[in-house]
Amino acid sequence: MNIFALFTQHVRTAVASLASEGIVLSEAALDRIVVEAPRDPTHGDLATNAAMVLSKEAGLKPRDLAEKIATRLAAVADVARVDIAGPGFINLTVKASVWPRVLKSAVETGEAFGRATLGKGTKVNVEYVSANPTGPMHVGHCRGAVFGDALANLLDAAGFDVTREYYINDAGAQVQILGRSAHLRYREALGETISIPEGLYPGDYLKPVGEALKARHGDRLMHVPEAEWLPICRDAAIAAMMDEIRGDLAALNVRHAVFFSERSLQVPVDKVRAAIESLRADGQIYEGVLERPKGADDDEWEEREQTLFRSTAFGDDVDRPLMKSDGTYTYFASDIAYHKDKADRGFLEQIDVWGADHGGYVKRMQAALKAISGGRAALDVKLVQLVRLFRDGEPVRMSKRSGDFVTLREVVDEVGRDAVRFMMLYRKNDATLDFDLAKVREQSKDNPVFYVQYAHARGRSILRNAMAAMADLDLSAPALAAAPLYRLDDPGELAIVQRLAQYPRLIEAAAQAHEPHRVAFYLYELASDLHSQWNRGKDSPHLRFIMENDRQITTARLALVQGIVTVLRSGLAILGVEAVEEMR
RNA sequence: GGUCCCGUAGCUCAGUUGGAUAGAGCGACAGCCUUCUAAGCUGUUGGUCGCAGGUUCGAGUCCUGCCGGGGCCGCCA
Repeated sequence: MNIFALFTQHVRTAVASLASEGIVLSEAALDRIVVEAPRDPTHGDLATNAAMVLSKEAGLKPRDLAEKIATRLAAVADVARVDIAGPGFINLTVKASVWPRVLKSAVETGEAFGRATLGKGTKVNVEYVSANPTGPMHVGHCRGAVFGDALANLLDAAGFDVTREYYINDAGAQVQILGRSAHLRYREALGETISIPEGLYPGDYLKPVGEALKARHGDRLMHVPEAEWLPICRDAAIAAMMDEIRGDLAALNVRHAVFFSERSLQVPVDKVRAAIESLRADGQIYEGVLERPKGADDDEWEEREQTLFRSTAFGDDVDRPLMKSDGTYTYFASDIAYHKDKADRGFLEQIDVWGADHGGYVKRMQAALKAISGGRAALDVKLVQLVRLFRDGEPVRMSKRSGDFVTLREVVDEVGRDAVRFMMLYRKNDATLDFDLAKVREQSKDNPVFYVQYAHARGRSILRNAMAAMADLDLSAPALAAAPLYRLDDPGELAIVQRLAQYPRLIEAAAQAHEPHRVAFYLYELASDLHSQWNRGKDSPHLRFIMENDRQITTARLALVQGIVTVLRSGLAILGVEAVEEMR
């Protein structure tokens, strides 16, 4: 039960009936009507801006129009009271009987309580991580991985048909270098003493690849030309690196449904060429010369004619090259073909999660998708900002010397998956994040991960203790749903029910905005509600959840606890954080 | 030079996508354990929402221009 959806419908019905009085209403204006919980509780339970957004078209003063709407809303069964306030807000106080119904539905529905139909089954593709398969993942990849995964969970909860995708950059010069580096390790495995020249990957993680190549091919790859050994070494290295990456992701509980190979865009069929030709046919491709960029005016620059995409026609700042001077495609060209492929697979809503250093790439990619899909498909790019690692307030040094970086696995091993995930999501994606390895392991209220998990554990503990204290209690969902919930009349209890009532709406709003952090903040507040109410029971024993002399109130309060536990569990599932039974 | 992100309490950050008197946590100060996990809770303190205009019933939120911090800027991915 989504109380906001319910009352939005009531308001729309009330407003629609005004048309019979000759009052002008447009669908566009109706869509701007929102029903929300006012910040100030003295303004009632729900407030709507209906009169204010409709007044101009209707040709009435907001407060006069509010009067007309209010009269009709007052007749709605669930409404106890209607007030008009400020510039034309309509404040609704709902009947006390509404809140028990909300809690009842939360208890009955279980974790599906927050699920929304907002997405209407629309196909959405979320592409995230997409780290180059040239080495293990480092902490920098971590935030994008967690963010993308949680966003996908969120969209799924909001009723979208979500596909999680990873784009493997296995076609560029990087993987050629990887192949050469692997060949060097292969020679090393054969007993040669090697030195790794500048420009190749020096990391030890390629040693096992060299060993594997030796085991498989003996010394044969020593005696064939590079054109023969390079693809073999390259593919073996990519496969090994992708295994490694999949393992790293699994440690974070991140799983993609599709791993899409960049090379598959060129072999066996050249889809990149097809994409370019498609754009050319639309007149979006030309041969031209780019202006020298103002900032980077070093001596390196030379004017050259190249194949350009007219991205300026779609909102980009300059046109973008598609071919390198050696005749191969730029990364951008591949990316156009890739996003076209996604559109061809039916993904008209695409979301890419990138690191902030790719910010300059957003406009051209959006321009390209718009052009290549004839405006049918849209791309939202979520940029995740930098993560700065700290330990006890001191920055953790990350040397630029190759091989000396903090890997994702090290961080997960040290602080745990749940802490990493929650902290990465406890911030807007476009704000930089300070991550303190010591702090996230603290078991105190200063640590939001702990605080929220503790709330869940505490709720579960209350339910267990209730069973122990009153052995014949029935804590099944139907039994709790049937409890006399109207007896939850303490302000603290009502506040919790109202918080729970906001959850379905929160999921919709967060999904619409592509902002999973809102879920994390909501859970923190809900956790705080539970901790508060629990402590009120210390000062005021009649507010304790378990009242052995009153079975009725006890079941009602346990239903409330169950509602909290359910929503915490549901929200944590979206964040990909475990809802623990007890803290240890 | 262009472009993107950020600027809110001493610190770290939210702000329901334009709503009413801007909120949390930390810090500081004062309290709460014979009791369902004190691993917690309550109260007090704290603001020129970077600056200046504009849009309108109404701006922390949208637009323009500045200031400050960061990212990126043809043949890297």
